[in-house]
Amino acid sequence: MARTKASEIERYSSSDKIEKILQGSKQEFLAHGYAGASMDRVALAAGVSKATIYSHFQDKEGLFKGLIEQLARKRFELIFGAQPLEGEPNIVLPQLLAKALTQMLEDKEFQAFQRVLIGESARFPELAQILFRYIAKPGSEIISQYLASHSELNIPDPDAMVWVLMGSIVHLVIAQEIMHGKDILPMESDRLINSLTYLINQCGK
Amino acid sequence: MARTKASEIERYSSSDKIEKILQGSKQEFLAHGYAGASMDRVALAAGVSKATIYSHFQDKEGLFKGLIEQLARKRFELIFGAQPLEGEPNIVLPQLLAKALTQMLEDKEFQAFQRVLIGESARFPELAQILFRYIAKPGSEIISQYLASHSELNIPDPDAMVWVLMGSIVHLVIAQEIMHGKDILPMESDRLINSLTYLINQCGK
DNA sequence: GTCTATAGAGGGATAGAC
DNA sequence: GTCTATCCCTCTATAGAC
Repeated sequence: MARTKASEIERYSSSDKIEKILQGSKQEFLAHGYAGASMDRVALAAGVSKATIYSHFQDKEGLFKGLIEQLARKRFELIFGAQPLEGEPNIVLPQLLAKALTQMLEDKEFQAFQRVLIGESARFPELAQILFRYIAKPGSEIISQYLASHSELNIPDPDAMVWVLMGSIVHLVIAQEIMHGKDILPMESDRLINSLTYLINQCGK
Repeated sequence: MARTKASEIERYSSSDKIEKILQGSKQEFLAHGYAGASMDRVALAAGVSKATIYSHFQDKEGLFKGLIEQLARKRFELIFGAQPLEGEPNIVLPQLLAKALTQMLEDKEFQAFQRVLIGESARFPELAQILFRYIAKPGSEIISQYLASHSELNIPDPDAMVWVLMGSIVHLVIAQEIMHGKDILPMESDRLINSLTYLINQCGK
């Protein structure tokens, strides 16, 4: 099957054409979504012919899945690049939240990735689930265990608290940047981080 | 202009064809997004000919905008149907959060609406902003003023706290239902509501 | 392996009859 | 106002030359 072959070739990087195609398809799919993307424009952006694309990927759907999987893998590696969670909660947690939020607010490619993943989650549920399997779940487990291991924080339900923290900052990115809500209902990230930090501190009192 | 005419006719409901077209377009656009929607299928679902659609709406884009505006107006009325926020915070706030979350978790049409709004927020930023202008902003102001007026709650930044509350429950809906994350990283709504309630209570101590 | 050229289907939009 | 029939374009995907 073409998709399988493409994945293997790409993993061992025996062809640069595959990488050019994925780069071109990234531009196209992240800008226009799945249905709005054109294979002609992918070929143009990648600098190859359409037939070359179809020799490496089964069809438009296979290319889209290949791209999303590659992008998810890259994000996964970014998470792993983070240092393990250690130290004083009063310092570590605000820093972690602020860093995660700032990075998401600045990273336009991540925002486009998130937009497409949500927008196509009816057509491709399994692709949306990749985000949870490889990024949200590992990340939330690390934070949850950190919260649970620091009993002085006195957090009754660490797993649920992670959803509060994660939800607050992810939703801010979706609302302010992805949906362009900052012009209508603005909120500074510092104020959100400060409030979350304050809430955590209040638990230990 | 056809779109203006359509809006006026629809507002004074002088034609039932318009309503049928909007109904048909709702099925189509909410299921497939803007680019994935077909005007042929809209006509089929609405039970009218394609030419009739184009006699009431300028083009595909005008129909899409008309639909989104109508849906936003309906949601706006749902918000206004809610009783004003009064009473004991320990009772009112958990009830409000639980009711809002439950309604969003059960309302598949709202989830599809939200999915399309996010998915098309690059192509139609002004449509995504409707959600904040007519739903999120009025709602958040009511809650923020309620939090601020109850000084015994001792909340340092009510506006930011609203983002925590709103973000936590909206993100849960996006993650669990819209993106189908509940199979990978489940979270019961009760636990989230309980944690949010607990956090608010801790502020007053 | 990669290209050009094209097939074949379906898209949005409209002309003209009624 | 609404329909049928159709235009023209872009789309995905492939055949065949090199």
